[in-house]
Amino acid sequence: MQAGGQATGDTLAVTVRQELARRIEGGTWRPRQRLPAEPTLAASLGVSRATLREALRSLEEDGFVTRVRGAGTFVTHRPRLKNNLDVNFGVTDLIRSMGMEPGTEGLKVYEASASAEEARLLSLPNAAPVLCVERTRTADGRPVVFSLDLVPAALLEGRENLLPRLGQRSIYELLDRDLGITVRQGVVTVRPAKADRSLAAALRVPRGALLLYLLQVDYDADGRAVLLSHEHHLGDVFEVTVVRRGAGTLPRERT
Amino acid sequence: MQAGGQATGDTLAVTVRQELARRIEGGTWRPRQRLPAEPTLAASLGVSRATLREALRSLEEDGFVTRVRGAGTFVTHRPRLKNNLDVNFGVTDLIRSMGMEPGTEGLKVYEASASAEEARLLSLPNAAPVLCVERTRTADGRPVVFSLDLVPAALLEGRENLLPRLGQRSIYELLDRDLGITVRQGVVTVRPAKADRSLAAALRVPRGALLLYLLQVDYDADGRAVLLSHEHHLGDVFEVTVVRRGAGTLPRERT
DNA sequence: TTCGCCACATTTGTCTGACCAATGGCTGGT
DNA sequence: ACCAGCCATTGGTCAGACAAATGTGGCGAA
Repeated sequence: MQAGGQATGDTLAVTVRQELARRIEGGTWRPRQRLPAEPTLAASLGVSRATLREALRSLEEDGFVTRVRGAGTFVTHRPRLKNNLDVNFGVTDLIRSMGMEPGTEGLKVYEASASAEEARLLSLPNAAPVLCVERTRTADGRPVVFSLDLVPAALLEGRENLLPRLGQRSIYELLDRDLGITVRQGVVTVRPAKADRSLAAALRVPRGALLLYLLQVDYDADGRAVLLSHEHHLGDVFEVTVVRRGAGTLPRERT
Repeated sequence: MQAGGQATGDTLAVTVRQELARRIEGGTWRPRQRLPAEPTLAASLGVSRATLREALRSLEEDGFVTRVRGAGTFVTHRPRLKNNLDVNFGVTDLIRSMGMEPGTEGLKVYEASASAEEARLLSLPNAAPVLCVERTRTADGRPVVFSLDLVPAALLEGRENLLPRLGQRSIYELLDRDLGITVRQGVVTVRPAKADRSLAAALRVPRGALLLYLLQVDYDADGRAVLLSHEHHLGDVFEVTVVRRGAGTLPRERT
């Protein structure tokens, strides 16, 4: 997310955060090193100390720095993460972040009724109509993920002209740009799975191959479930990593 | 983490954050509802607006609230998460958070040499000595996780008397309380796996049963790798969920 | 010399009060 | 009924000050 432009539209504190993150990741400040004192740093960035502190707080929560009262702010060692669920939204981003070229195979778009479980997860009435996007995602031409995405049909009410574009770009992009729906958070459940006949064919692996099954529900800013995805990942191609920051029993640490 | 006491040792802003989170999760403020204005809320909590804002920033980053300039701060719908890697550190917490009673079976503690891969992940020289803790974790008496934890032997230099306690309590607790090492972040890699003979025996499942394999490396505040865990989870008992907050392409959202 | 204690400068945490900018409802006119 | 513009409300930023925790250096006692 903080890749690229610290351009417009954001608050000043966010801009400062991005600048600081850039310096840390770029090696301007190295792990274990102390940052300049807050008043100094604020002045050099041309912002007030309050704004700087807001940025620092954010960085601390994401594990970039550790702050110790009376001592200073120190750069934390942060393991490099290629495919972090925290920052990579959607399969497209995931593939791209691994330095591979995302593609699509065997696209099918159709309308169907949500299963009982799906309706429950999407907070829809039973057998509610949903739009289904079924496709095999490829990385550099090789199949890596088979996904089935469900969008409540009600969301596209009167915008049926968007249907053919469903498979083209990222669904997140379509929701955002064409429907004004921004996905703010999602919950993904991870399970092991085996390739059945159709999965084996789609992913070109032997039947019974080990897969990672991700069941994911995305919510917009109002908390409405807007997207449900069944994803079957090739186990030996993708690894899923998450950072768990926190929070030992003793809040103290030494330098 | 914010379960229980907002007791001592923490900063005031953290305490305020916990109090607000408690009110949101407890239903005092419901989703889509607007919180009192910052000056009002700050006064009612007996803190300055700056401190309150620090707490709000933190809550916003964790997806509890959304703040819109000129409009107000709104409670976000937050899906219920039972076992969230973000907040549950360690298998013990994980089991407890599901409302089950954690236990241990077949504990083995021994010293060994790290494999090449393990040494690399722990940033140790090849074949460096490590302490291994091997055990089957149970929930309400039923085996659910088989774990193998590796701690660099150098960390326990001169504290060999702690060895017998390794299997007793949580390793995180032991590192924290007895060695002054607080785990600040960890990285976990998730993969599908099948039960081989020994895993099948330990977890009392048929050979070939589907498992979730979690390879996890934990780091202390200085970024030193202090713990490596191989964990095999029973696929149909545990689900792993993570929240991905973010960050649509368009930073604006409507109310 | 060595150890321990204390004063002090440094740094983050918190407070106060003020102004700026975006939002959304209200009002008045068409 | 509809629309445009005013305006109170609210979050974002700023400035300056004090409190509390930390680490260091010096001083004195053993």
